[in-house]
Amino acid sequence: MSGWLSPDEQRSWRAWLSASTLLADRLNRELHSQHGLTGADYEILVRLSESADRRMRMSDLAASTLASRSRLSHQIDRMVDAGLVTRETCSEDRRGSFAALTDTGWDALVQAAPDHVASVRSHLVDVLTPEEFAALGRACQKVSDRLKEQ
Amino acid sequence: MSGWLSPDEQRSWRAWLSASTLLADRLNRELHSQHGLTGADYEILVRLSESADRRMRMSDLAASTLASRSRLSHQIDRMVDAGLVTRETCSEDRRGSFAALTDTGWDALVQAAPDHVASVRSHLVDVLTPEEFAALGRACQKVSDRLKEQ
DNA sequence: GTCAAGAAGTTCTGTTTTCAACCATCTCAG
DNA sequence: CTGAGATGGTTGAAAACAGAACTTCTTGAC
Repeated sequence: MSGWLSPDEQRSWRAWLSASTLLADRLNRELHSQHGLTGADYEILVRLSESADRRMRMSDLAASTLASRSRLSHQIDRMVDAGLVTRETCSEDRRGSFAALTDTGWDALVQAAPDHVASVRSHLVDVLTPEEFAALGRACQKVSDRLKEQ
Repeated sequence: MSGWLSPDEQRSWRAWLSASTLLADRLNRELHSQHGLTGADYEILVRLSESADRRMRMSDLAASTLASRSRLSHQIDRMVDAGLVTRETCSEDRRGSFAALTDTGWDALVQAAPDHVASVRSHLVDVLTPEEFAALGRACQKVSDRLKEQ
């Protein structure tokens, strides 16, 4: 609880900062150069592909991808233009709308996923021992849970 | 080396994604609401404050903050407008220039640092045991080193 | 019923980021 | 020397983002 960070803590903190930005950057770059998709595109395709009927309400999608409503709305605009998703109106709640995966979007995901997973492996998973990676996962889970609940 | 992620790996990977975006987001938000600084502003102030003469060459600063040259240049424009830094010409290499901390910039950092460190503690360091945090740091260091060398 | 309060999405405005083009300077082979 | 190529940095236009304002619809109290 002391006011400053110790040298060790400082190192750990900076390593975290560096790893998180470099990794995100590298993965997005590879995804984009190999498949023309941004990280945000990809994440949305994944969520939709895992949903019933391959579609989700905008606000659920925003919550699950940690994006603001505004950002998601623009994002979906672009993906509609690219043919990856469509908007569907919601009959139960006429304010609402769905984003739904198109066949093109599904195909794009199927194309990209193996390469993306390989990237994640080569830059993260395989750099660590299984124990290290599991411990990293548990620590991140704690941090993430804490941030969500507050 | 198998092509897919196991359920456990998947969980760890998503925990990482979630923790890294939520944490960055939260820290930037607190920094901005408490002190009117963006995360990028803050990081630059820190680097400059730690440098000899409280100034750095643009390209060194870009490398150390993991930003593109272009982004840094725009960023420094804004910080010059805000009075936090100034540009200084470089006499050894007349193509080059320095970004140098102003007194205002120094003061802004001194004001912000304790709160920022407290945020880092409360959302990351104190959420984990010292061992967990140290392990996290070591793992991140490995990942980051690997990404830098390739 | 009706109206206030709130929720779902979109849109608007201003800011930040990216990418490519650009200028100036330096380096060094010939 | 000289000029080709590399390096340091800036610029401008287009894309992406955040936050607030706005529209439409739903809900619940009365």
